[in-house]
Amino acid sequence: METLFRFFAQFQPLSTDAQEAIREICSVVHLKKNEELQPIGHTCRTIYFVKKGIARIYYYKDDIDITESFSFENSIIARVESLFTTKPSRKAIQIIEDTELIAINATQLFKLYDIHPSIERLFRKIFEKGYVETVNRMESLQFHTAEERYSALLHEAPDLLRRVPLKYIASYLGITQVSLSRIRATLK
Amino acid sequence: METLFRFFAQFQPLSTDAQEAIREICSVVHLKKNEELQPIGHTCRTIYFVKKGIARIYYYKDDIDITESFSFENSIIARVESLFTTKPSRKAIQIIEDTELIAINATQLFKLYDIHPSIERLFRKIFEKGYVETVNRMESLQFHTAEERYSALLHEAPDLLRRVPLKYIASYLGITQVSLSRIRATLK
DNA sequence: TCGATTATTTAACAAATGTAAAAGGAATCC
DNA sequence: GGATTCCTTTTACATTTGTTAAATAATCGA
Repeated sequence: METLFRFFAQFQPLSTDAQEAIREICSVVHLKKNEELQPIGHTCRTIYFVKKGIARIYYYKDDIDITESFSFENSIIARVESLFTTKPSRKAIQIIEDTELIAINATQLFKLYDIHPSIERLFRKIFEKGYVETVNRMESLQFHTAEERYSALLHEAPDLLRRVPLKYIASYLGITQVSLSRIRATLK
Repeated sequence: METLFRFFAQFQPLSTDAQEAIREICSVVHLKKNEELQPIGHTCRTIYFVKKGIARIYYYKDDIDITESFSFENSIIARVESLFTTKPSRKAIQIIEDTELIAINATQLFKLYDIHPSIERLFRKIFEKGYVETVNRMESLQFHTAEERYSALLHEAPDLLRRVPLKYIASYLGITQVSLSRIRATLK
């Protein structure tokens, strides 16, 4: 749990009271490779912190599995389009490596916002950062070539390439696996 | 200015005090078609509310003009990747139709967060909504075909098609203008 | 209103990516 | 350790999209 609070401290200092309040709505979850953390059709009411391992958000488009995002150690994972709208999500969360997560009950968390403004501020900043990352990712999808996107990934997140099967990475980059293989072949 | 507070009220009720505090850091801006609201290389420290007209955020990739997003009446426009990181933006804001904007000084706004938690909450919710919209847009760019993206736009925002030149819409959809013309021809 | 400029479409060809199927490798499970 | 399954690459061909240039169409300013 200390990892979580070290992560929080990067964004916003918290009083002991506030920390204690958060601790009470958290639980530790262990999951193994390929297990499903949250299913499709379920409304997201939990924010997860990945302490160890990797998870991904994915959905189906015409029966094809599309990876929307990956989350590694020391990051937050949540299906925000469901969390912030309270609508069921068309997306699921799946575990890619044996993973240890801390589950934060979002319903209770949002109630804590009224009691501890520092907690509201903390999560505001966490999601502002997520927003910025999404805007940058959108830019990359909107007008970089597939090869540029792959090269950027190789440069910015080599760990991802090592630990995540290529079949998931292809759809994350917005291309097919065959196309990704071709790009990898030309870059050798 | 009342339009702005009606817009805010959809997200979060504000006390008269809080409203007054916001009013003091706002100013009205009138701009004509093709004028530049904020230049490339400038750090975004202003959040704009579009009262009337249309603006767009754009940038250059290899000398080609790319539209990242449009903002219509009754919406917020800001280059969040700069606003939330205080880094200079590679993007600019340009006016597409004669426009009336309300400029909110973000530096002062963020100070108000300490005094009026309701204002922090208001903007938290506004940007949460923007975050969700960006996630949905990313999904559309990641795995819908260009034709699907155009059809969706035609259905969801016909006004955009009527009021915005196609050359801007093409890059917004992540394709060239020639490609957009072809798609339009096949859909006739 | 005319001429000039800007926006949009069309054409022809090149390049990138998708699809389907097969082959080769790697990992996994009794 | 061998069979099985899953992952990745390769091939061949179809389709989509990009590029460049030219032709139309629409808009704007004097």
